[in-house]
Amino acid sequence: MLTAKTNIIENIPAMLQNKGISPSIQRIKIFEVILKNRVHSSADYIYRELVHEIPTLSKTTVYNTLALFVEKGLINSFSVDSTELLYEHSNKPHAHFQCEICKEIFDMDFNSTIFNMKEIEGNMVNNVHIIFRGMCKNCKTKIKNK
Amino acid sequence: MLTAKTNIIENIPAMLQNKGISPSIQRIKIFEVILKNRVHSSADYIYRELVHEIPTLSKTTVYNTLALFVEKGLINSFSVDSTELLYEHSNKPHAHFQCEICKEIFDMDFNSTIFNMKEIEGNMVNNVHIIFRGMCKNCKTKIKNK
DNA sequence: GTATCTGCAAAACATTTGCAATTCT
DNA sequence: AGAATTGCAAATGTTTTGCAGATAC
Repeated sequence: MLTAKTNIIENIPAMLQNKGISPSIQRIKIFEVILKNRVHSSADYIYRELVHEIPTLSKTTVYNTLALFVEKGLINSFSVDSTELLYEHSNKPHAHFQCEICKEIFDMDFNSTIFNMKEIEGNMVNNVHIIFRGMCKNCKTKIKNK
Repeated sequence: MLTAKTNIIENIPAMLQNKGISPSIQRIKIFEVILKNRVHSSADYIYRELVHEIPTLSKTTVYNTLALFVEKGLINSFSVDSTELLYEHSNKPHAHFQCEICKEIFDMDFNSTIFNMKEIEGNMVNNVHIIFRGMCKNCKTKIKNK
């Protein structure tokens, strides 16, 4: 029996084709990495994850593919105070927490009517990104136990 | 009679000292640029604004100063899907709108209880950043009139 | 005169671009 | 063969780093 997750991953070619993207090996694998790592998939991270499996993979392809995915609306790109763009599957509205100590970025299961806003001050809203920053519970515990 | 704005700008040395930053000419001028341009002050923008007035100014100093300001909590840095970090005076909670067409970033006069959150899923929140993305009213008008 | 601050030059790092090689149909 | 895709190498742009010179107290 298939779990929900493997099920999704086995359907990657179909998911790509649904968005008008022809499913090459590289594209399938890149999207798989993004699906497995809901947050903080950087181009470099994806490259490092895959280069062993696909030794000929180039970063250019990773960048090209990510740009294509964003253009087709398959994934979103965002950045949190950094030089590095991050990518994630554009499924649900975004809420992220970034720890100012360990720099880690966590997905927050957070709902708000803000995500439903379609207009603000006369501007048309396509998507909303909420970023919380502070100290994560892990770092809080570490500091307490010092 | 002083307006509120000139009043603030004349107090820059005091504002810096309040945060434990000694007010050199470069630091005063850099902060002045940030105060005048509430949004989208990039390191490069600040440099270009000041290099005529302070011909010896170097980008290193701009970067050093911005890092110092952020460290002391005088300003916040943020980035919106771009390589370039942006800086603004950390006065009020943030809400930005970025147009996907013209790439411009606008300050939104937007209030939400989310800005008051001090905790989320056990993590300590220091600040909250909300980014709306879509099509700004200017671009909407341009497209309509085509 | 010592600590702080500034700035040049070079390095580092993410991303983009031009173009050639490869793959798919 | 022709079109799409991949990938190397070089360029670009932002930010960081090492260190020397200037400035301030």
